Amino acid sequence: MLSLAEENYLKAIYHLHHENSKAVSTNDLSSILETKASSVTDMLKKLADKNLVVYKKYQGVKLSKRGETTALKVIRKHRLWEVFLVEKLNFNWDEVHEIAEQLEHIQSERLTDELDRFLDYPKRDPHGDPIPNKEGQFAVANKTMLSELEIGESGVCVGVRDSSPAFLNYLDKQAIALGKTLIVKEKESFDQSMLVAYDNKVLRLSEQATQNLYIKPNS
Amino acid sequence: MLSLAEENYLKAIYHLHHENSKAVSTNDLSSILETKASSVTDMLKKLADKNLVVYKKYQGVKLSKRGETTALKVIRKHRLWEVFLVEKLNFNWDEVHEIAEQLEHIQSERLTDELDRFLDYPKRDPHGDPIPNKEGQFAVANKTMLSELEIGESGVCVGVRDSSPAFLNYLDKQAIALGKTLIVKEKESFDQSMLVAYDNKVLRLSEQATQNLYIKPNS
DNA sequence: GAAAATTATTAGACAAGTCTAAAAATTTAT
DNA sequence: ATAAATTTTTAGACTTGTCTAATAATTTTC
Repeated sequence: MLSLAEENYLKAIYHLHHENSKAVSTNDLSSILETKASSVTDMLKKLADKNLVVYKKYQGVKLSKRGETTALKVIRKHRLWEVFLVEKLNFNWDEVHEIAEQLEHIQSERLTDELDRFLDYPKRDPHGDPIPNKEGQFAVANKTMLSELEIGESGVCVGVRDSSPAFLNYLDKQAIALGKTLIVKEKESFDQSMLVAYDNKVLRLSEQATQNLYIKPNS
Repeated sequence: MLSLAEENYLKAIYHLHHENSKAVSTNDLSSILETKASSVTDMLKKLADKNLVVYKKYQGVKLSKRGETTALKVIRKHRLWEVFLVEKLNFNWDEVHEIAEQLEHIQSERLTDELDRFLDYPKRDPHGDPIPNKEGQFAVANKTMLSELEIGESGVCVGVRDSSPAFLNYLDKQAIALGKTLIVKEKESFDQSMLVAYDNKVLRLSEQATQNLYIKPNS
């Protein structure tokens, strides 16, 4: 059985690997996990001994098959609990991360599966991220960043890349939520900002914003 | 913020204190917590430094006001999660303890209170134990052990003293559940066993059993 | 392609929570 | 009321996960 720290390392390696799909560096891990690089090295050795990661000194690290399975189980739990918190306990999507960080470490396969059933087998968490099933499988969505759309193109909001409370709160204030259809009206080459129409509004979104909103393009 | 170990010590002290209402001994704690007596002494010093317990060497320990409040918060969470597991996630009353032992340490007052609301402010957990409210208050039930009833007396099953899976399972097999009315038909002075009627059955219960079933007597 | 800058690892230390073994205090028994 | 038994505490050590400081490897720059 893995410790809380071990699970967090596996999860962080998984996320970093799926962002830039190459071996994960010690420094990147240390900054995500808010520890010193030396602590990361220590832990990577331990995880390598347990065959959860493939690690070669100075070469970065990636998950083994076993490590990936484990990471996906933790991610599954995290996202299921987020759904629970939003759907059943009145939490807003910007309030659930911290609590899910704790709940994701509860050990009981039965609990996870019953929760999944209770929530009616949700496919995505409140931020639009896919929820792996019991076998670790999940559907990869057809999506692009809003910043990739051209003028005149439209699509449905399906997720966020940055799920910090700050960004989610900003979206709430603009009444941008998952499921909304956006149409690109203008793109400003000076600062890459965009004029976007939705509901009955037109709004300017900064590059910062457009690069953190996932859109399922309309064909 | 308290560590998991600290919370578990406070909870154990609380339970032991309310069983025999005198200062709790190092050995009793060590056997409940499955640690060595020396570890208990170490921890009691730490808890005393934090003003969570009143501890004098060789004299046993009891909770301070602050320690009791903290213990009650943990117990509140434990029992609310047990209700959740049974009412919403299809768990049986003999399957919830271990998982609740993990869930009780999740830190978020908002979570606890939303869970309480979601469950519609339950007053008792699946074993009949009272659930403290936000302020740590709970109703003490009017109850006796089944073994205390005389022949001809009856009452409603309202709780268990031993909530081990073994005992709960045994009760399930006999179809004894909370809410059932029992009538004492005979008491055997040889072994203190009892003949008890309920539903349309008559059943012999050992002293072991009658001393672990709480009954609310019919006046 | 060597010097400089960056990144990563090693060595040694520390806090939390536990342990074993030995010593001290308390309780029980005679 | 003293000896024996039990309970509790102390002393010192170990593990996990972290840290700082120093060293080593790799990458970047000129």
